[in-house]
Formats: sequence, structure tokens, C-alpha cells
Amino acid sequence: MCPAPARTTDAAIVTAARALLERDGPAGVTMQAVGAAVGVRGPSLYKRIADRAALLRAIEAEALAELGARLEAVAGPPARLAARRMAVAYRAFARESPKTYAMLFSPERWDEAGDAARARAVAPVLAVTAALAGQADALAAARLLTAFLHGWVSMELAGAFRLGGDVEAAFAYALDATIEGIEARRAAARI
Amino acid sequence: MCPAPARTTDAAIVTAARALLERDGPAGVTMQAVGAAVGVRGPSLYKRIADRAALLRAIEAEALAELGARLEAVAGPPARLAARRMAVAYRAFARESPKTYAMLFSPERWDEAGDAARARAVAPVLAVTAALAGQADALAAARLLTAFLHGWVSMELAGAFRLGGDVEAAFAYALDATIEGIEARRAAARI
DNA sequence: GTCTATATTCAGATAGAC
DNA sequence: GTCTATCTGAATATAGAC
Repeated sequence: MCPAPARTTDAAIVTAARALLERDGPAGVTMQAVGAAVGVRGPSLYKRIADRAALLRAIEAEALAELGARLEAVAGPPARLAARRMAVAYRAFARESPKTYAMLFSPERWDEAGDAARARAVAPVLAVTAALAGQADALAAARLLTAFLHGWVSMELAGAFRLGGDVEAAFAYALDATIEGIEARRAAARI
Repeated sequence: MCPAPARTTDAAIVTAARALLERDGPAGVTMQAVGAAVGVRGPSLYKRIADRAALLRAIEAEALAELGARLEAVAGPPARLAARRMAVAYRAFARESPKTYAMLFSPERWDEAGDAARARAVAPVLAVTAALAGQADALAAARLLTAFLHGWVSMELAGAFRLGGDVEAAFAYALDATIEGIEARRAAARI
């Protein structure tokens, strides 16, 4: 019907762009490289997406949905165990998609759709910290837990743990201490 | 004596480059812009520094020395208070030099000199966590504390706390919970 | 030590044919 | 929808005069 039938799809473009991001970093996600990966020329992509920024936003949306689903998948009581499982799932996601993960925290392209996607992704964490810390401290506790996890995986991905020692054991220690600290503050508040 | 006396200094170049980094981000640190900021042309800088990467390494070294000095300045017992003061100092440094701070965790240019500078910068933190957590867990506790702080300030600088609430109060809560968690694990280990 | 001039490379994005 | 050809711009770094 068309003189030039579609040779690719929007989904394939996003998938290929994310693969390029992981392989070559953000600078490797050029329109030409993405086009080549899906079998078209670079300029042809502009018939489907507005510009490079829109492509990167699409990668972010896909990644946030994936992260949220992984966290949701390990939800459920008891809260203490759920917190541990979510921490493990979060760390696993970051290790499997390090460059994509890093992009989630670069604010250049944030918009309202991104805000909504972020809120959905962290909802399971908020549910867990509400149970761990009490409703009054749920948000603060969620911020502690995500800050710790984000800091930890960022440092791991940057190769910042360079003083030796057992990093796996340290992660277990740090996660336990964080959860215990949250629980301890709840107990203190009840007195 | 010279036909063309020096119009700038190495120190001025690093200072100007760091100011450009803070104003325009890493991409703003071009050789031409740095040259203009110190009153010479871009290519003239190559008589003083090997290349752009060396310039960025020099910024990192300066920043790490500054951060280490700030942490050292608030050291001293009691450990619990020192940990709090260091957290505040760390956060203040990141807020005053956000782009420079972010660059400290981008591993592209790390070398042995950078490792040594990093080790010096975190030495005060290790001293504090040794007192807080005991010698056996000092490194793991330092990793917890730095991961939490790095994660927290990274999220703040990225504008990632977008669910409302009192971020200052949440920081106080999170810092207290982290310190208490470290202390609680020490008590648990002693039993 | 600084200059001008330039080699080199490569990116995003558009125009218009098919 | 895809193509080729091109515009536009900017960056790092070098060469060689002064």
C-alpha cells in the first residue's frame, strides 16, 4: 500500500537505543548509530521521533517501568524481608543496566511524564517503609532507603569501592544497619 | 627576559576551569572557554597542560583535597557528633560545588594519583566509623555512611526529591537512623 | 608563551526526491 | 517512510611564526 513500507518500529528503535547506551554510553547513542542498528539511515528516524532528547526520554520511561515492575514483584509482608528483597532487586537492575540506570538520575530531560513514571516506580518502596517506619515517617524512611541504595550502586558502578574488603559482606551489613536504624527510630518515637 | 611573558598561571587555569564547570557543566569546559577565562587563546593552554583530560584531573585533585580538609576540620570525639558534623560538611561541599562533586564519581579518568587523593579524603570518615562501629566493621560502616551521603546529595542535586514533604527533616531523620543502625549492629555483635 | 590558521572529526538536524 | 546530500556548528589538537 505504501511506496516505502516501514522497516522498523518505534519499540525496536527504543530497544536498539538502549542497547547502544549500555554498550557505548550516552555519547554512543547517535541518531546514525541507532538507525544503523534498526536497519535504516539516521535521518529517517526523524520521521518517527522529534529529536534525540525524545529518544532518551523514551529509554527512561521504559527503564522506569521495568524497575517499578521488579520492585512490585517482590513486595508483600513481612516488611523487613520485602525491604531486603527490594534492595536486592534494585541493585540487580542497576548492575544489569548500569548506563541506563545512571541516566535515570540525570535531570536534564525531566518532564511531567517522567515524574509520574518515577512516582509509580517508587510506590512499592513507600509501601514497605510505611510498614517499617510507620505512616508518619514513611516518606523520610523511603528517602533514606533509596538514597542508600542509589549511593551504593552508584559507587559500585563507578568502581568507587577501592579499599579492599568484602563488598558483598559490606552490602549485607549496610542494608541490615539501615533497616535496623529505621525500626529503631520507630521504637523511639513510640516511647 | 622572555619575549612573551606568562599571562596566566597553572593555578588560575584550574580555578577558571572549575568555575566554568560549575557554570556550564562538563561540556562547558572547552579549551577555548578556559583560555578566554584566563586571558589567553585556547591553543596556548597546550603549552602548560597535556590535554583536556589532564585539566579535568587537576580539578578533581583540587576538589578532593578541599573535601578531605573539610572533613578533617570537623573530626574529633565524640564519634557520634563527628559523624553528624562530617555529614553536614559533606553535604555542604556538594551543594556549593555540585558539578565538581558529580565529576568526582565519574570514573573515566581515574588513575593512581586520584586513588591516593580519594583515600586521603575519606580517611576522616574511616576514623569516625572505627569508633562508631568497632574496628572490625569500620570499613563496612564507612561504606554505608558514604553511600548514604553520596546517594542523598546526588538525589538532591538531581532534584529527585519530588514528592513533597520536609527534605531537611528527612535528612535529619535519615542521618540519625543510619548512625543508630551502625551503633545497633555494634551492640548486636558484642552479645 | 602566545598567537593565527588550520587539520580533523563528528554531531544534530533539514530539504527534497522517490 | 526512507533515501541522499547538505547545512551548520563545534570540538580537540597541531604547526609554525613571533
